Amino acid sequence: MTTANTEKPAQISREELFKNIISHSKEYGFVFPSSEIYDGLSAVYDYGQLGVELKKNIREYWWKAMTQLHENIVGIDAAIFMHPTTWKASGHVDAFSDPLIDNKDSKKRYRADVLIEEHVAKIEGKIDKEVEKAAKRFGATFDEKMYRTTNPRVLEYQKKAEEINARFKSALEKNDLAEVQQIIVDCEIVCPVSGSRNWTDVRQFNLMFSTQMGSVSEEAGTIYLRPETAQGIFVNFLNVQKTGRMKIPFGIAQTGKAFRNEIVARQFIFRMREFEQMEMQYFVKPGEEMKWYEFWKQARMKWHNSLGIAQDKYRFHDHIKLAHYANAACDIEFEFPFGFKELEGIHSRTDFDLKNHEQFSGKKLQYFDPETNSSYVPYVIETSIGLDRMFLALLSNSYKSETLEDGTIRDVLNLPAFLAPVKVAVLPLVKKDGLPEKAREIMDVLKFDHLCQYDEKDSIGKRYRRQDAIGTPFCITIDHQSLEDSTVTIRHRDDMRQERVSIEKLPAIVEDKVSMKKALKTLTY
RNA sequence: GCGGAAGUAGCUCAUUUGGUAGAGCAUCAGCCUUCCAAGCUGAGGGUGGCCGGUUCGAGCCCGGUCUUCCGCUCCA
Repeated sequence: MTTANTEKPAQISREELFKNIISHSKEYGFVFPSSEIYDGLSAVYDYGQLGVELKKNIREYWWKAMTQLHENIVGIDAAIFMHPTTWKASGHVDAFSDPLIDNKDSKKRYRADVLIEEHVAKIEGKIDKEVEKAAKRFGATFDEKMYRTTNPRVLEYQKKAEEINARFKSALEKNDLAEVQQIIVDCEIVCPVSGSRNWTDVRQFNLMFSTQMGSVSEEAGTIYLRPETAQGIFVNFLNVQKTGRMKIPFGIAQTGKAFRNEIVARQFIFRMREFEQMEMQYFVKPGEEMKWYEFWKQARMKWHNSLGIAQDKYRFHDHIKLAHYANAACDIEFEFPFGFKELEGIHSRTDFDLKNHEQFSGKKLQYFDPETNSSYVPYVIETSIGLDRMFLALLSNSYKSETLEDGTIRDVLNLPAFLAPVKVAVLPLVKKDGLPEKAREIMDVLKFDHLCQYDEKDSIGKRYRRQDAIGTPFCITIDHQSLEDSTVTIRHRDDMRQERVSIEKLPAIVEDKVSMKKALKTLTY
């Protein structure tokens, strides 16, 4: 556009904002593309020196909110490797072992097995039509059984259908995808949308990453990298309930890595192949699940609100179409730079998981309720938040490129102080006159409580800006007056205001400003 | 997976038709000593994503490949 508004700088687009956030993340050591020197690995990212701190702080805040503030919620750390049967019981093995095929013209993707089954059904339909016609023709004397076993046309159709079924079955058994595709070609199956036979190869899509355990490469040696942490909680339900003397309702919390072989992984750390979940499974009495579902919806939203992010950045999204195991489900969505997207899921999972694990393991996964003097399989309310998504939510919400009154630009991360990677920067005003020594003394006191940075390079203003860019909430500046009366200034990141305080009181003041305690106290349940 | 675009220093980007690879910021060392970036001097940093082809000569042209972004598709 040549007629661009030259007076006001154009509002940067959301895409540009997102790009800036990604650049900023890399430039200051929050997030790097994985294996970058080898051109990166698709949809995998590494957390850098500041990213790891921010991520750790978010995790800790979630963990404390869940376990420390709820007497009836305890944490575990289950292994990433789990017995393969776990994933049969959970439904993950069957849910995503489908052979997929694309039509090149319509660009539609189909399950190859469904295409073939539909084709067979069509042939069988033809048989029924023949039978119907014959029945009309012969009237009361019609012997359907006889007709089906003797009529040449019917027999031909039947033979065809059986042949296809047999071929398909054997192809599946041999896991021969080329043969599956050949069946589609031979049957002259067309795409319902484009009507063409222009098919891609058949590909097996596996959601779960697998690997081998032990040196024997038999089928039993194949194990999966968990696609969700929840199952580690379910298989430990009895262990925790018994050893922790837990009474229903109670919860088990867990944070940890999960792995999904996404078809399309995009949008930076929003959808990664390796990611970290923070999940809590809450076991309740059957019939009380909706009460607790509502409770956790509110409780989780309260947690988000305690981070000081504007309420209109969040919304609930109720699931209309429910997964087979759920009787209620919703997402907490956050307005990322690329729109409202799922940040956390709250699901009423019924007794689906525990019941299936009972069935597959043969172990009784029930709770004895002394009140009713009976046992039951508890219902489960799940809260599941993506740690990486929360990280991105905080980052995209706090990244600002401000234009100050004097026209200069200030990049700042308005992170909640208790989550900031670096809590305090200790800065001697100048690099002489004993100020660095004094600053070091202060550093040596504060470093036992908080992650601090010492910086004496460049002008003081430049150092403030550097700290702003990584979200450090407070800068302590040691000046000449400090040597005389043992006071320093604390400079606030968000409004650049400064206050003078005595060095003696510094530890208490800083602790009060960066402690998680205040935020946790707002989470009254 | 399909279509489109892109890949040059840590970041943002230049390099008019093919002819020795640059800037700003950042980083480091020194000077200056100053409470809100951009003072001075100097330095380091690039096999132009990778592989191949055309050419006397390729960052630029061609092919392949990898990665990223946008749209579609998929997302138990």
